[in-house]
Amino acid sequence: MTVNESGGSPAPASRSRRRRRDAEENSTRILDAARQVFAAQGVATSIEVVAEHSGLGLGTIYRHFANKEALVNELARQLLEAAVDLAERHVASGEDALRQYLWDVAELLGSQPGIIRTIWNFPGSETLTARSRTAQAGLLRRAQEAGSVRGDLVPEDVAVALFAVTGILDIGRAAAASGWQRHLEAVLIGWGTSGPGLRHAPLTAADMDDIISGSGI
Amino acid sequence: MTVNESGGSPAPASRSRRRRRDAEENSTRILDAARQVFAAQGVATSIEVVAEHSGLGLGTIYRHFANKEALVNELARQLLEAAVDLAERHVASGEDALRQYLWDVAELLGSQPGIIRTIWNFPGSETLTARSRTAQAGLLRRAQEAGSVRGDLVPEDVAVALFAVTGILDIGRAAAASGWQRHLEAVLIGWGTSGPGLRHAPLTAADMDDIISGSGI
DNA sequence: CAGTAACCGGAAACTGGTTTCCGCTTAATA
DNA sequence: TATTAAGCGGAAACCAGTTTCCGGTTACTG
Repeated sequence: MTVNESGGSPAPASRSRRRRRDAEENSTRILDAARQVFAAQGVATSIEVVAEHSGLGLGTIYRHFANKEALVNELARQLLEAAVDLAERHVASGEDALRQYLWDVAELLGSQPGIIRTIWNFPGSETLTARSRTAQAGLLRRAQEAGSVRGDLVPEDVAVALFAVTGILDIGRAAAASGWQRHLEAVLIGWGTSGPGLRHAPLTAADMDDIISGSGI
Repeated sequence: MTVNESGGSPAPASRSRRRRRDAEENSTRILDAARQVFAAQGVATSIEVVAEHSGLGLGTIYRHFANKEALVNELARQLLEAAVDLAERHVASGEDALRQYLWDVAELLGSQPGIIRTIWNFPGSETLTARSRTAQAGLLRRAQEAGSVRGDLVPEDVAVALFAVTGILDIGRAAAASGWQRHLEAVLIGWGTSGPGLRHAPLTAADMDDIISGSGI
């Protein structure tokens, strides 16, 4: 598990007492349990199951998260954040790391099936997705400079490739792993500089905005 | 709308009276309404909305379909069947139609977002998925013979590509169209005979069996 | 046209999960 | 150690669908 961070509850007003240590820990206990349960059985699983799995009471969950949606969103936030960190780290490396980035994110996303569906579109995701796009653009430019991918690719192409991976991951658990790898491999060859040009126009930034802020079905 | 067919209710026992014409028609009315509603708002939409949209009563829906799941399954069945027909028609043409097939299915699936998630895995899908795989294998072999794709591709690669398309379609509605086209274009180049070989092993038939019969999440 | 089985509608019962509530417990502070 | 705000558990209220039921209709058949 690579994802983790802060808690779910709002920080206590600076004055007054400090947050109890058990409460602090329970926050992460809940998130961990939720991550596992949702990864294994899907987000449709009831909160009660999460409670059992975490060894805490139902009421406790609701003390830490306003409602189920808030819990799921926090998980999505953390996952997306981890993905963005990854991207930025690869950009910072200065290397031509587009390929490695794709592999790493795919792996990361694969660790959390059941949540991936929601990460592109939860309230407050805008900041993170913006960072993600910037980083992806950086990785792409670098790869283009290095001559490993064609010049007419745009950052949106990278995002779309991730959507595609999501689709593969979302279907079969165990067997899916080798599936996305080989698929991405083909995509990367297709993105190479040697092949014929791509005839279909890429998504525009505006399309992308539309996608990541449309009221997801 | 390319999808359509029979009704949802079991045919009447040969003896006794014939099925009333209005009932017959209502069956398809319900399916059509469900298709539209689910495509527009997702399968999570309540049956009541479908009833309203079809202009029929709630009870009528349940007279035609045992429960919501049965209704959704029937939609999935019809969609998958349309996809299989497509594949078989392309095989029968005798041409090198792999690319055209991919375009056509993607378009078909795109007409029914909200249902696509379920088509690989509903009770009774085995027969259809088997046909689908046979047809895809045929299309692939033909393409390989024509020299338009490399020889080491397997039918599972085609299926995985469709999973990928599903992921793209599933995310943004309006903007998604151009997305999958350009993505598939890259994949096809990657599948071409000129590029470097694919290093990652493909899914096996066994993997695929596992995927399309695992208790979906 | 009369008879009747099939069909329709929608109110009411049911279901399973979410969310609230509050008496009891416990960690922090002095 | 006494005090107390914060936190906990889980029973019960609530809610949004789903599904059942049955009195009233309507299309077939003779």
